[in-house]
Amino acid sequence: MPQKIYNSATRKKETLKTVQERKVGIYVCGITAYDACHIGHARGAVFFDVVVRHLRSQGYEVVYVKNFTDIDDKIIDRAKKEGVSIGEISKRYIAMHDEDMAALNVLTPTLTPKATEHVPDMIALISVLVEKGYAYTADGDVYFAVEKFPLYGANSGRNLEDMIAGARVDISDKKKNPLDFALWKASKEGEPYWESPWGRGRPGWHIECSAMSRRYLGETFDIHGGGEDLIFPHHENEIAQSQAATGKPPANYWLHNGFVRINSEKMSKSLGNVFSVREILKKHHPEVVRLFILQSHYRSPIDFSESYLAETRSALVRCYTALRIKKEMLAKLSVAGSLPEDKISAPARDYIKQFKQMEENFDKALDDDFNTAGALGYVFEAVRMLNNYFMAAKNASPTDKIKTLTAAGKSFEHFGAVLGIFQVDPDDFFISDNERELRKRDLDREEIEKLITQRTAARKNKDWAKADAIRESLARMGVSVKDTSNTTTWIIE
RNA sequence: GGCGGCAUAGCCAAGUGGCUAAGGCAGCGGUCUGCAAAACCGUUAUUCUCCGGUUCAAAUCCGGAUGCCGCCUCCA
Repeated sequence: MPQKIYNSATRKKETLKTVQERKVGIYVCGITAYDACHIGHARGAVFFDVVVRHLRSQGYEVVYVKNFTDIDDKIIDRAKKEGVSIGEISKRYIAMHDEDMAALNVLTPTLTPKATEHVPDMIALISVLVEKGYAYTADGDVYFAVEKFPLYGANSGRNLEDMIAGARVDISDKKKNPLDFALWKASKEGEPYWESPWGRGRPGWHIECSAMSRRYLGETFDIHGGGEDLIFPHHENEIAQSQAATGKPPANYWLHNGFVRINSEKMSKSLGNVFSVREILKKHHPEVVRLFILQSHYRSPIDFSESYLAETRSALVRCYTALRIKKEMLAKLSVAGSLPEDKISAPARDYIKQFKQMEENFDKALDDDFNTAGALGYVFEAVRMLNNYFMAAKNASPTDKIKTLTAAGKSFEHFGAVLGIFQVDPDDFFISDNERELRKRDLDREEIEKLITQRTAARKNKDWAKADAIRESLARMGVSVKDTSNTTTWIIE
């Protein structure tokens, strides 16, 4: 099935036709390195990570470029405040970003260029725009003249007159049109600068993406992504610059992810409701965060809250519970030794077929504009099938079991590889989940395990009253116990 | 003021013209269990904010109303 993509520029779902056969060039606007990454950054990063993983799993060779903006007003401000160099600020937050992304199991993009390392490319691009008459200089600044580019606004569904009439644009006497934007800014005293044909200065924000995407992916590449707030003006400006310079649109498909909200409100510094990735990861398993993000369609806004993450944790626990049982069952079978050569039964064959079907459905959902929520529906159906098989397979032959469980395992490996979940051993998942939940509730592991031991002893003596009393006190601590034939496991609710 | 998006069960959330409206969380009944938990089976929206319209057929298309949200300023 061909890959469909909702193109923000046309506001339609389109079939992906790549510039080069079976290859995809994708550029995503990365962070400005002046503060820690928040859950909104995580959403974008996780989503595009899945886009890339899925395209690769479908046989595309993907070059994924995600930049760092390491020169910008906000970085300069922060550096001034702390009395350190801008390089120190950007280095710190880029390192932090890399750690957060690694923690979230986000694959490192193919290339992660930094703005400051591409200033000559930007100057060259600006020079072309000046030569062609699309840009003009004013006191050492260079501005892009939006009126010279007739398509301006087309990609974000706006027109110049309406926007000017809106009058929410700031009036600068240097600009000929209030919507003109800076390609190059003359540097003020004490600010970092680069030499340029227009004097000492530094690049504007938009030009860096035009320069870097062109350098690494060419004049026209396949997919350009970012948060939905970048549609205007950032991406509009990028298109104007690139297309004015080369005569070609920079990208064929524009992909934008929706926002993370807090209590149905936009998360923003001014509202003081920003949640950093590191704060969240102290309380939640990274895969819970990924699952939470991927449970909704990427273009819908998602509401972030602790209780939603708790619900997501329950869902992930359900998956890992099944995976753990599968692992145990399979381990026992391996110990049992040789695999008899008798044929697998019809019911087993049917299960295997159904797991395969879930994989196909899963891929199809992602082919349809990266519908991760739809895809997850099939993952959970597969979980139910697996659990169902555990019940049905009580009397199945070892061959049946091995073949079926291995087939199921392959399906889950596929789901996990594409979504970036199910990446840890089930036992390790529960260990780390327990640790995290214990810490959150300030509970003591030894205390719990002592009670479990006491209860096990009571149960051995068939002292049900005592066993139940202990279970009651554990329940009051939020600990739920589960007795199996010879062991007792526990989990924090 | 301009532009755009969304409204599906108690909560979260897919589905965008036609089989029984995915899935998760929560709940309920049954099986299992010493009792539980987990798991399985069953169940929880005759209906998709409301009102009109198009169509043999609409949650899905069109018009209108109401509500919520976003962009237009740095922002993922």
